[in-house]
Amino acid sequence: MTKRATVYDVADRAAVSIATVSRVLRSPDAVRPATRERVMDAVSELGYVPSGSARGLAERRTGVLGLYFPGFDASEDAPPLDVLGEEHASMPPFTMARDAADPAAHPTLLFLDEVLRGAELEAWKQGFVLMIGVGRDDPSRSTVRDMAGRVDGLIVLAQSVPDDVLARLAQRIPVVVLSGPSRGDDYDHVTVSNTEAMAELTRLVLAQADHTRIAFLAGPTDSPDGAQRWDGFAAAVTDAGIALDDVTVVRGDFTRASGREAAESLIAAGPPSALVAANDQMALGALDAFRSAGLRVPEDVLITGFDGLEAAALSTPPLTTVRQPMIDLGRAAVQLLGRRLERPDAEPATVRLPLQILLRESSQRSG
Amino acid sequence: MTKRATVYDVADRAAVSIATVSRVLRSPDAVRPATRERVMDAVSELGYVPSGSARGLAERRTGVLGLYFPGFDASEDAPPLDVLGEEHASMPPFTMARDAADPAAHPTLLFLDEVLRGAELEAWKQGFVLMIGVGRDDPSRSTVRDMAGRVDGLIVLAQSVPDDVLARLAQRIPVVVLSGPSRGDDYDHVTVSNTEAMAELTRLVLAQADHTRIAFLAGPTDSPDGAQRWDGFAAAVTDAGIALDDVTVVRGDFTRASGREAAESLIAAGPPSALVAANDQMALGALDAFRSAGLRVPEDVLITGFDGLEAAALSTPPLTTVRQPMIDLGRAAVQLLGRRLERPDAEPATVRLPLQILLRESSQRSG
DNA sequence: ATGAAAGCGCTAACAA
DNA sequence: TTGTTAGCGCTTTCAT
Repeated sequence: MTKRATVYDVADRAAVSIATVSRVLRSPDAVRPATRERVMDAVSELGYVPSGSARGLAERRTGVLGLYFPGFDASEDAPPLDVLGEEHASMPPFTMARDAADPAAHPTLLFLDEVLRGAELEAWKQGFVLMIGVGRDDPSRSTVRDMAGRVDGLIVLAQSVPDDVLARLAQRIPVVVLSGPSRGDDYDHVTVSNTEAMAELTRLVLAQADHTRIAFLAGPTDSPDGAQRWDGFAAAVTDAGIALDDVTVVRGDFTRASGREAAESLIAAGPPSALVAANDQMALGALDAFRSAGLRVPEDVLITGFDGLEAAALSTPPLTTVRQPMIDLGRAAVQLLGRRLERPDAEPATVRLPLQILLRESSQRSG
Repeated sequence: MTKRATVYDVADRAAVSIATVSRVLRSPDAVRPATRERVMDAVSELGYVPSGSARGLAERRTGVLGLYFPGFDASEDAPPLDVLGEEHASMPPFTMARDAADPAAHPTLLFLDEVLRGAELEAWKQGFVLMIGVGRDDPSRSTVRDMAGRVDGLIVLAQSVPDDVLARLAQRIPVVVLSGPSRGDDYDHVTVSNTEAMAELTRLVLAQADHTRIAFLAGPTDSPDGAQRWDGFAAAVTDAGIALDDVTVVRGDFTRASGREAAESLIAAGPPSALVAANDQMALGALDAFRSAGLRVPEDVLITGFDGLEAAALSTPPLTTVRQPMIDLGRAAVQLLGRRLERPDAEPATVRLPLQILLRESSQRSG
């Protein structure tokens, strides 16, 4: 790794001006084939790679899009990993464990993995590369601000950035808000039809269950998704002529453990005939609890989830759920960004993606 | 989105020079509190965010690390998604499906999701942001070259970049190769002890199984991981005094379907007493095939996988496997990069991370 | 403690 | 077709 080669080095070597080098790289046809070849050779020989910073500065665009989401995993507290130290060298090549349990990742992370893939795919299709940032509250460093200075556009997951900060960033670059409801702002949005899908799912459950013993397993109060899902549930229940007071509502925090606990409290109070959960992880936890209590699903109680995690397909019985179009969420966000970059003053748009209700055994009394 | 504010705008507004603005942002203590405050106010009022390109150019470092891996999902062929068109607006809010099947993601993708999280975590700890790139063979565009121009260091998954290209990039920035064996190159490497762990796992299986009817389900020939796992298996078998000719070897391509097919061919030829697979997905496919054929696992045949996917914990019976330290792989790669950036001419290092053998029901005759 | 000025490596007019 | 040159927005000596 000698001195990094620049346009000047290449120009010297090819005996042309730096402008010609730049042309060869950006619009090859604008230069005579012979010259082009000389330049290309020089590029190869020097191992020249153009500086993204210099390009970005001159072009006033970076060719990078940013994806920013909250850090759910409390990763700030992750133990330091020292792979370079002495004691590391003496580690055994493997260890052994008899526990069958697998630490399930936070559901939102699984969700984000796929969103990320969709975003990357579409970014690539549009000629961008993707930068990712995870929100961690370190007042002294602002990752999102940092990112905003390096990208042409930013996708943020709802709730991951305080409103005032977001407003400031949006002053500099286009912002797309993912998966949160539009709150009268001017951003472009991508959302799903939580309410409608949950309403329909609830109707399907109501068609089978004993109406007087239906329960809802809600998510944390500050989740917009959770709120919309409750809305859909409530609407369907009301439509069916049931008073909301007659349904039992328990609350969890979207984790499997919280679902299990909530279900245990339900069981203690007399098990419901059907449990509609605000997400898959909690539904799976409830499934555990019901089985432990000797209740059969779906014979004794119906259960539904929401999200469409892989684990929901693998449970016993397989869990009825609603699948999020995660890949498409990522892709749509990038498309919105692309559009806005081209037409900066287009009307703010909200793209609403369809969900897919997956009917499986956990909600089908007949099978 | 008016004109983007620059240092000059801030300087004007605060009635200081641009140098002072820069100082306030980079070393606040070097400037008198009163001045500092004036500048900060101007920054807020203008919504100023420093340009990453300009910074990168002046500082000669970008503060960005790159993570580049191959695109397994044939995503080039993904259908165009048009969320902005007319017909999109008329889409229903949800659809319904009765199929319980869930399209399992490519195993390597799941693997990469976690590596990515580890890399991001460590990058954040070291004050970097992460840029990601996926390899897709488009001769006209070279994403990896592109990335190399924008980052301070690059992590590449083994085999995702041709040797000659990698060599050129490494001339410009430090490169860490992930999960591939070092082939006499000068890069820093992060790997796992595939061979040793597979050997140990095989020993455990041999201790229970009928030695004459053991089979190995290999991965694609061009996979270094697959090759190492075979080496470990072969070593253990040989150590046990068994001739390699006596073991049946079938080959798949790491997918579940290929595992199923391979197992079916085994069954047709007379089922083995134990099947050691080179990865989880194939092992799960084999599990399917054995069950369809009426063979019981582990009573009739033992099965083991490799990777530690969540699906392996959820199968029936749970699959014995070897868990990759995916998070730590990502973290270690970033640490190596950090070290190299600090001490450019340190000795090339290879970090070998321990694997974890997870003993579960599929390989335990006694239970 | 603050300012003036010289780059950093590129792109894109504009000239030739 | 090619070269000259003026920025792009920042950091960092070096003066003051």
